[in-house]
Order: sequence, then C-alpha cells, then structure tokens
Amino acid sequence: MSRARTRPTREETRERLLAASAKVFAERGIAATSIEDICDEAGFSRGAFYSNFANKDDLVLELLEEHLAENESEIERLYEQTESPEAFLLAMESDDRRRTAALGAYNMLGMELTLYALRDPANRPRLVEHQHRLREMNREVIDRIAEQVGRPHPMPVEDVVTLVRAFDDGLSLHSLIEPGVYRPTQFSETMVALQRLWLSAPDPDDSPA
Amino acid sequence: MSRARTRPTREETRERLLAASAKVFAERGIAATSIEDICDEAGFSRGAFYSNFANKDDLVLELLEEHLAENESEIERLYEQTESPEAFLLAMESDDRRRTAALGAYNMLGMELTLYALRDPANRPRLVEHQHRLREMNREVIDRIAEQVGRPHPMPVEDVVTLVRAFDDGLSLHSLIEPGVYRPTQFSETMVALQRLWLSAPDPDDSPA
DNA sequence: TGTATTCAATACATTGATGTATCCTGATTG
DNA sequence: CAATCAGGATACATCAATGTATTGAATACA
Repeated sequence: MSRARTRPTREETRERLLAASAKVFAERGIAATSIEDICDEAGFSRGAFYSNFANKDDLVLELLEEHLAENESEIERLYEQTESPEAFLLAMESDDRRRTAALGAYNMLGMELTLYALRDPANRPRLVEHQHRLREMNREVIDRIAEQVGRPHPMPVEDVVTLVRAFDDGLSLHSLIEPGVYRPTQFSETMVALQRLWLSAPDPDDSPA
Repeated sequence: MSRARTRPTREETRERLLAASAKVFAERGIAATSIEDICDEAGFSRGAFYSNFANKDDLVLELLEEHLAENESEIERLYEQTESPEAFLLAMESDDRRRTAALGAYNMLGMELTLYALRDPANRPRLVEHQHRLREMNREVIDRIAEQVGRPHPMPVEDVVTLVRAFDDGLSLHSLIEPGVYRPTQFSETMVALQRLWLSAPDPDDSPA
C-alpha cells in the first residue's frame, strides 16, 4: 500500500497544463501566450511542460482536437433528443443557457483556436471536417422537422443549414463583443420564429399548376 | 523646382507601413507578427517604423480605426441606395461579390483586429460603437422595407437586426474556413428568400380579433 | 529497506524582439 | 551653393522566450 501521493499523476499534469492553457489562451490569445504563462497558471515549471509536450504547437494541436471533439459530441447529444420538435427546442434552450453561463471564455477559446488552425496547413482539414459534421447534424434535424410537419423548405436545404450555422457562430462572436446584450435564448427563439414563419406561409404544393 | 524624389514622403512611409501590416497581420496574425516582419514587408528598416509609430499597439490602433471607418462608410454608401428594394438588393449583390473577390484577407484582418480589440480595454468601446452603427444602419433599411411593403415584422425588429448581422459575420467566418464553398451572392439571396417568405405569410393584421 | 526509475525543477545557452541613441543622406531654404 | 533640417538606416543594450542538459525528489519494485 502506498502513502497518499504528494505529486500529481502524469495524466493529471497533462490535464492541468491543458486546462491552464485553455484559460490563458482565452484571456490573452494563443500567440501572445508564452509557455511560461501556461506553466505559471498551472502551477508547474517549464520542465513539466517539455516533459509532456514537444512545444506550444503540439499542445495547441491537442487542445484543438479536444475542443472540437467535445463540441461535436455535445451537439450530437443535443440533437439526439429530437423525437418531438418540443423536446428539441427545450434542449436547445438549455444549450443556449449553457452557452451564456460558461461566460465568453469558451467561445473566445473557440475563436482563437479557429483562427490559429486556419493558418496552419496541418490543422485546417480538421477544422473543415468539423464544419461538415456540424452541417450534417444540422441538416438531419432540419430534414426531420420538415418531414414531421410535412412541408418542403422555402429554400434549398443547404442554404438553410448555412443560415443556421452562420447565425449560430455569428451570434457567438457578437456575444463576445457585447456580453449581456443578447438573450440567452436568442438563438432558439429566433429559430422558432423562423419556423413559425415558414409554417404560416401557404404551402406551395397546395397551389394548382 | 526639386528633382524627382528618391525618398518616399513621410505620409507615404506611414501608408506603406500600415498597408504592409494589414497584409502580414492577415497572413500570420497580429500577435505573431514582429515589428521587423512589418518593416520587411514594407521595405523599410525599424528606424522608419519607430519614427512613425510609438510601438506595435499604436499602429494596430490606427489600423483598427482605419478598418472600422472604411467598413462603416462602405456599408453606409451601400445602404444609401435604398430608394427601391430592387436597387438595394442589386447593390448588396455587388457588395457580396466584392466580399469574395478581395479574398479572405480582408475578413481575416477584420477577425484579427476584432479579437485584438476585444481584449484591449482601450479599444473595446470603439468596437462596440461599430456594432451599434452597423445595427442602426441595418435597422433603418429593415424599417424602410417594412414601410414600403406595408407589413409588420414577424418578430421584434431588434431580433431581425441581430439575425441579419450575425448571419453576415458568421458567413464571413465560414467563408474563411472554407473559401469557395459559398456562393458570392449567398448573403443577399438568403435575405431575399427570407423576405419572400415573410411577404408570403398571411398578414396578421388581416385576421379578425 | 535499498535500488532503479520516472518526472518535474533548475540551470544554462541561444535566439529573437524591442526600444533607443547615433549616424548618414536626401530634401529644403536662404 | 552652403547650411540646416528631417527622417530613415544602423548599431547597440536589454529583455524575454525557447529548448536542452542536468539535477533532485518522489514513486515503484525487488
């Protein structure tokens, strides 16, 4: 039997370094953050860092992967609750609330990572893949709703997906610029309003040829 | 009478430094760019830089102001052509085309400057002011169209403004991630589609109490 | 309990960026 | 044309960050 550990596990060190980097990256920006900044925040020396990562790029790469994967699985989990449109909107609202609750830090980190990956030829493909996955999930939901209400979309589905995704990310960005200005439920409410508008419009199939 | 200048004017030097910084900032990011990078791109020594700017922050501040002002005046000019909805959409389309033509560099710079100003307490207010101006211009156009078609909006005007602005910026971001995927006219076309949807819906004022 | 190992801390060498002080050259003016 | 001035180039001192080599302590194991 061993005495209680006085030193953190290797995995724990990694995790703490990653978490610390997420925090300071969001605060100061990735490029403006030195390795020592990360270590200070995590309470380690640079020795610990270089024992766990090759360099800053290496850590950022891992943080990016972690961030995208987490984001995808969250949205996937959210979009699974789509047996009824009501359940879906409810889930989406709670997601909205989370978005605001976690402060801007999460979104800020996302932006930083995006811009960072954008100019790194190695990471760019992963970023594009992420977009495709989000689009696909969104498309599924939209199609499902269209089926349920038995109504075609007023514009090409791909355009609807683009609208929703861009609005989502754009709203995140604007929330960073002016925190507290937008309602926590602004995204879902706007989506509902658009859906209502769509449903209230006359069904083009009803019009005679 | 003086011989042809062999040395650039002071103003010219400033301009070239600013232009060079815009280019390399878009390429490599603001924080990752050294003053020397800017000077190399502009074809000057660091001496020229420090003779014109106090430091990098100073230059970024000026570049930010230039960028926001240019952006505002462009959109203002665009939104003035709103005698008829057709003229407006036409103008918007040409604006869309410009957006794509100028490559991603302009949008990339915009993102960089935004994130940069976001964490600078001194510049943040200017960024917020910019948002308000854009919102106001957008609101005017939307109101005008509502008047012309004599129809109230299906949701609060502020929400419509938020939708349009967020979609606009979100689409810019996505165009950075996947250049060439979206149509140059995607923004205006989507706006038109939404407007059509709105007009095709039954007027709530027509329904009896 | 003693020994080997693992992993973080420390020390150090190197590099790159910043800002300032000085110099040099092209422009301006009497 | 001489003298002065303006402004960009060069040289230098300082500082910060990186990465590596070495050390030391905690853990695992015989």
